[in-house]
Amino acid sequence: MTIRVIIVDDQAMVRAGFAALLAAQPDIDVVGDAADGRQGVELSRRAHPDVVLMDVRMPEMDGLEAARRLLDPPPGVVHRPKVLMLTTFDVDDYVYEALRAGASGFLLKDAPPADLIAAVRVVAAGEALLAPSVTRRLIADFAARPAPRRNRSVRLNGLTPRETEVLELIARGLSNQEIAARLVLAEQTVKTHIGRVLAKLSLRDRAQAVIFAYESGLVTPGE
Amino acid sequence: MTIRVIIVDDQAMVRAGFAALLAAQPDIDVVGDAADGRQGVELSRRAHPDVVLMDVRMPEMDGLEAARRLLDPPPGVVHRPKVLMLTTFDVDDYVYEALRAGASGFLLKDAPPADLIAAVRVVAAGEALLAPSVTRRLIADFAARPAPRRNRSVRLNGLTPRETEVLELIARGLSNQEIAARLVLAEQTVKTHIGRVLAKLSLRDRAQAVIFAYESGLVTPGE
DNA sequence: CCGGGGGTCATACCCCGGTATCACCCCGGC
DNA sequence: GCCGGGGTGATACCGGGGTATGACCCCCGG
Repeated sequence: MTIRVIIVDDQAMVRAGFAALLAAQPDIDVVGDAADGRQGVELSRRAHPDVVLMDVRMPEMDGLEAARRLLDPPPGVVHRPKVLMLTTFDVDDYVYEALRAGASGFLLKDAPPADLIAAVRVVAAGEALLAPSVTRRLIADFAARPAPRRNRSVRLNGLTPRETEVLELIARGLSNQEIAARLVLAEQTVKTHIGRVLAKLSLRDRAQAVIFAYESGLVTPGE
Repeated sequence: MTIRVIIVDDQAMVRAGFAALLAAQPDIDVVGDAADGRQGVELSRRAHPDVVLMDVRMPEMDGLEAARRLLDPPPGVVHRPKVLMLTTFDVDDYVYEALRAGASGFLLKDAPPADLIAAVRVVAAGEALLAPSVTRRLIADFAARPAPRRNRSVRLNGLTPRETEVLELIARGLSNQEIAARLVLAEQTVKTHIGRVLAKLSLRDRAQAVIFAYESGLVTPGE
């Protein structure tokens, strides 16, 4: 089964070069190319490639926006290609945006041709691949990050399921009445639960409870 | 300038195989090998290699602990090699620990020999490299993460400096009295500020204010 | 010069939130 | 059977938090 690829780059030379390189592989078909993001997205919709090679900087619509549209398609569009981002030289902040958008890889154009070919195969297989410098940055960034909140703060274990539930609703900003309604309880019962939560966690009021919920990872910013 | 490498793995066959493979490269010298983590660390201290190939699972001291010791050496030890982790097959949670410890790469042993050699060179050059499946997971993990909240939520701009200051103290869990004391104000003034904050942000009470502070990135979990 | 926004504070009021105490039910384990 | 923990709830109290209104000061820009 051959890998269907399209190339999106504003430089004709680059398109021609990559196309020649990839088309020479028995397992790779270049099924089209486009000169900017908008055309790229459109082409992808028609040609339904397995992999889209996407330059970052382009006129009309840049590679990031195009990638986002391909990877988070509007309702009705079922096709969802893998996206391999390419950049000419500098490893800038685009990387993060691209990865967040769901790109499967990020390569520098000055990488050896063999790497590009290998990358296409890797990406088509559902795996991911990054340029070494990008990998380094990503790892550094990852390591710097606090540690993925395996926290579930020890103290949180002291709470009963119900109490945890109430705590979470507090952390969502609900009033006692609202919590009572949500859980089908008397307001007083909610108060009782809250009282116990505050006592167990040595908190003064619901505001501190909200803080605790965030700090412990019970709830997380941005959903 | 040749790359000095040591190999740490409990299987003699693996050590021999990798050593032969790498030693055949003109730019790579295998300057030693060890059968467990403890010996590996000791050897590294003596042989000061550029790159340490480290198996994850080993008796005595596993690769993760050994990597941590190499990458975060006790005072007095200046040498700090790059560490390239290897695992036999499964991509388990060790990956994250290894990366957090500061490893420069993570490869599967079933990777093509050429990849291993390339990886050693990449790592020696100060870059990083991961097995595609690891890369995929890392990206997925990265993308899942809230997004570095450079938000400073637009609405937050509507707040005056003083109001923002008060909001932050609320988000730290202080009471009105405490805030007044901290800012050398009358409690009533604090109330006034809070009232305006709540109004401007359409919040009901300080609990919701805390939520807003976290969601907007004004304050962040884990300091 | 004057208007207005930011910052400060007082008085007054109300109610939600938090505390205390007690009580009932259900269930699982000793 | 009894005990204890989890869950539920009522009554009662009070104090902090939030609201409303009005006032004064400072400073800056039109």
